Amino acid sequence: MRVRFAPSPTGRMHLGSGRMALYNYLLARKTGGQFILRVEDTDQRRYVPTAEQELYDGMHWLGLQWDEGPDVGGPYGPYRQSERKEIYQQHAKMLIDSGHAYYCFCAPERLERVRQEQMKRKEQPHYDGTCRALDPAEAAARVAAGERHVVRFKTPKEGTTTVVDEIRGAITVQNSSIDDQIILRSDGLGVYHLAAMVDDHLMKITHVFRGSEWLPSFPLHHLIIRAFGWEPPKFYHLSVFLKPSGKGKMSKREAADLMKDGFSIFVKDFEELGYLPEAVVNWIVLMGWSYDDHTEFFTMQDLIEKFSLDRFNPSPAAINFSKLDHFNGLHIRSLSHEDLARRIKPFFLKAGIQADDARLLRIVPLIQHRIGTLDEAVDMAGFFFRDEVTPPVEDLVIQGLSAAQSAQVARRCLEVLKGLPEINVETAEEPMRALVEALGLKPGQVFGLLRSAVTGQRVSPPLFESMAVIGREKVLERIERAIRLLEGM
RNA sequence: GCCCCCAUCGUCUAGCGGCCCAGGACGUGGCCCUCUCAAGGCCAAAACAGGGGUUCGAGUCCCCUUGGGGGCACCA
Repeated sequence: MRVRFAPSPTGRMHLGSGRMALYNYLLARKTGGQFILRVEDTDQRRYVPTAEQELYDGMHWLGLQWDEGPDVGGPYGPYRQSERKEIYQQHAKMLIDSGHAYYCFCAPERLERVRQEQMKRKEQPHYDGTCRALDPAEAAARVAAGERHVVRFKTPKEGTTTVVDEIRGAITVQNSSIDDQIILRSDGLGVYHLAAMVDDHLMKITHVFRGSEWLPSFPLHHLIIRAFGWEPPKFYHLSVFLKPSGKGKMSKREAADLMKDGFSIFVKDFEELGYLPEAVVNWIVLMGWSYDDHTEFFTMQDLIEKFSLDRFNPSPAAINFSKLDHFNGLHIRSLSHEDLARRIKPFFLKAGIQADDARLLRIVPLIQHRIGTLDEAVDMAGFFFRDEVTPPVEDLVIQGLSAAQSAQVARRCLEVLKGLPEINVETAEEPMRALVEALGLKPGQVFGLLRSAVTGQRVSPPLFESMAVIGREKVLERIERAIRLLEGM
């Protein structure tokens, strides 16, 4: 089994591309086949220089390795369409010689005019067939004389064509509705209709995954393949992703708004937003594919084992970011402490916090169940690495008590803690709870004060576990400071 | 305008004629746990777009309507 992911480097790599690449990858790995990366860069005007690198980065980040491609080579190269110009020209010539295609000398301006008139008459715009009737020998002579030309595919004008999409079943269209499309441009480069069909055949592709936007031209592609006398690969047209509301595709403006909320539709953005590639993979694989009626958590290994071709859903899927958050939490919690420590470290560094590995490893168990994205680790646990913390004074005042009274409570706590040779859950929790009771207060009141004093935050990992990591000296120091703050009120 | 595709809870989906007064998940609400916040556990509300057929029987098959998506380039 040979599959291919064939993006055109015309912009940023979005989630839909990621899913497409993922399905190809899974199928190849599951069956022991090859996964080919082919760059469809035949349109030089739309080419974006940075796009190809972003593509590589995005796929690497998702964990998708390809077996053949522009950068790694392979037996069926070149894998960049701009380097296969001669191949398309040869194949266009083959179709002309067999009577399946013809030279066309029509000026684009005239064609545009014809299109306008057809639309005015409420017809489907199509080529009017001027050059289709040309004598082949005469046309060849004009080409030889250097006249500017393109090559068009000659579609049958009668009858019907039936193609099979493996997800949807048979689709039959009237041949009269299939236009004589240009398959070779005047600059000699093949257009998609020719180039992709030729490459898929030459590269021995057995299963094609592509977007459902290709469905309307699917019959044309079938005709082209048959004109060469080839057996077509199996086609799977994947539905598009809709915006979260479910109404329409994501626009540029909406994509920008998304970024403000900590989301994106571009694969490369998810890393710095604090998402795990495992979570993104788990999330997108389930948009249009399912395993059964209840299993949703998958690692890449699971997917390689369980991926199948008969469980695609043909309807468009709206992107659901809260589900991504859910999967991210699930995968964060399934990571080993070492692994999680390694992954959150860059976020501390980016926040200007030099997080040492030993301490990082100690705090990971305290935050693993409390963060939804990796960047949240900094907010949750940054205080562990700071020399001192400055809680807002009002956070130190116990609800229902005055500042002075709160300071008194803090003093009593300090006394108890000072009497301990070490502060951790085993040594401190019991005496502190006893103190709380003796004071006639609730645990939440006293522990809240201490939490603010020691961590500088209202929300933190559990108090005594946190104190243990911070260390006795620093804990006492921070409580003393809190008392001074309260007394200064 | 014409052509093609799609249609189950708000969202992702299971369902391939009787197992379905429709199952799972996210989200939402409630309860439990609890030093904060989470995580976890339990419970709840929430859908077969509408109308015709076919059939003993339809969410499942067919047709129409409606809604949504895509396409109609010397772009992919």
